[in-house]
Amino acid sequence: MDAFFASVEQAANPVYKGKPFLVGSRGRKFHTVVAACSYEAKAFGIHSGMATKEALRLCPWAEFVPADSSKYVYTSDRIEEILKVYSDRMERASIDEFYLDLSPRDLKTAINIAQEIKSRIKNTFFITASAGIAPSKIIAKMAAKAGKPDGLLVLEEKDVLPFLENLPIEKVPGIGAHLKGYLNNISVFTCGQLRRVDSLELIRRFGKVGLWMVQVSSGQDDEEVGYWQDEDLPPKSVSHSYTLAKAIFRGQDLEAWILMLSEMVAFRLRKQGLESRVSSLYLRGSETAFSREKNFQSLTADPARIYERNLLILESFRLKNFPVRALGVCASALAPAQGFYLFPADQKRRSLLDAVDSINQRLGDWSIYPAAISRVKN
DNA sequence: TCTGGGGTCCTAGGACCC
DNA sequence: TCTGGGGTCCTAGGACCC
Repeated sequence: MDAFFASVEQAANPVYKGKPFLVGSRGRKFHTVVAACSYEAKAFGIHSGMATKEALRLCPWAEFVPADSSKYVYTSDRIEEILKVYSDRMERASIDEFYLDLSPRDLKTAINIAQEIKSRIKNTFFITASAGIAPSKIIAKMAAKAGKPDGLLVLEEKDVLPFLENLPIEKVPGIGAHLKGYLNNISVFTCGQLRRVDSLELIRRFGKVGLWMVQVSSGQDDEEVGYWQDEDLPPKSVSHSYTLAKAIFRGQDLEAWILMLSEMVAFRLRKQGLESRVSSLYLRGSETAFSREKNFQSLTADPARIYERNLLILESFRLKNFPVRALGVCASALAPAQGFYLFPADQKRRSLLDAVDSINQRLGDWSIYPAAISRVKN
C-alpha cells in the first residue's frame, strides 16, 4: 500500500485529501516521529521516521493526525482476505505488504491479477497499492517500491540485471545505514558496482550477510513465499519501552517505570495466552545504551514476577550517575500458558490476575492497576 | 528540543558437559 | 595440570525492518 496510514486516514476523512498530511505515533504529539505522510507532504522533504517536530518545521501548515492502529489493522486484514483468493502461497510481510506466489501461471495472467487486486483495493478502501512482478521475492519488493505510487512494475528474468545496475544499494531491503556506510567507503553506490566487488572479501567481512549481498546484487534470491494457512505464528518476544521527558537517575522513580512496563508486557502476554522464561531490561543514557537479559527457567505472565525479575537485572547494572533517558522491558523465550498450577497459591494468584483482566476489559485498560504506578502514570 | 516503539535474526565468547 | 574434539546453553550487542 502507498503511504498506508496516511492514505487510510485520508480515506476516512476526505478533508485531508490533496494536502500535506502526516500521521504521527500516538501520545505526546511533538515527541514522536512521522509514521506515514501523504505524497503532498513528501514534496516538502518529509518522510516517515523523521521527528514530527522537524516535519512541521519543513511544512508548518501540514495537517497532523495521531495514529489509530485499529483502522490500519482492520484495513490490512480485509486486504489480506482479498489476496488469499488468488493463491494459497500468500505471505503477510508487514501491515501493508504481502507476497503472492503466482508461479504456475504465465506472466499475462499475473499482470491481470495484479491489476484486479489494485482496483479492488482502490474501489473498496479508496487507497492505492503498488505491485511488483518479478522472478523472486526481493526483486518483486524492490519493483513494487520503484513503481510507487499506484504503480505496477513488471521485471522479467532478463530485466533484473539492468534494473539493478544503477539502483542505489540502500534501496535493497536489508542494506541499512551501516552496510551502506561500509560500501560507500569502498566506492560502491549501486547494485551494479556491488555485483563487481570481490565477493570473497564481502563474505570474509560480513559472513552470511556478505554472501546474501553477493547473491542479491546479481538478482539471486531463492526465498520461498510462505503459505497463508500457517501464518499466525506466535510472537517470539513481547516488549514495551518508553522515552522519558527528561533523564532520571537511580532512586528517582526508576522502579515505578519498570513496574509500569512490566505490567504492560505481562498484560499482553496473558492476552495472548503466553508465558515467558527470559526477561530483559534495556536502558539508554545520553550517549550509551545497553541491555541485559536473564533466563529464569520458569515460565510466568505474572506482572509482579516479571517486575521482580527486571529488578534483579537492574541490580546487576552499576548505575551510579547514569542518566536514564529511555528504558525498555522485554519478555522472550515464550511458550503457551499451561493453565494449571501445582501450588494453590499460584492458582489463587492466577485468579486474581484474571479478575484484574476482566475488570480492565469491561471498564477499559488501566481502570485498575498497582498503586505504585500512579507515581509515573500521567 | 534535538531522533519513538515494536519486532526479528545473527554473531561471538564463555561456561559447562561428555 | 596438561592435552583434543564435539556439542549445548547463556548472554551481550549489533544490524535491520516497518
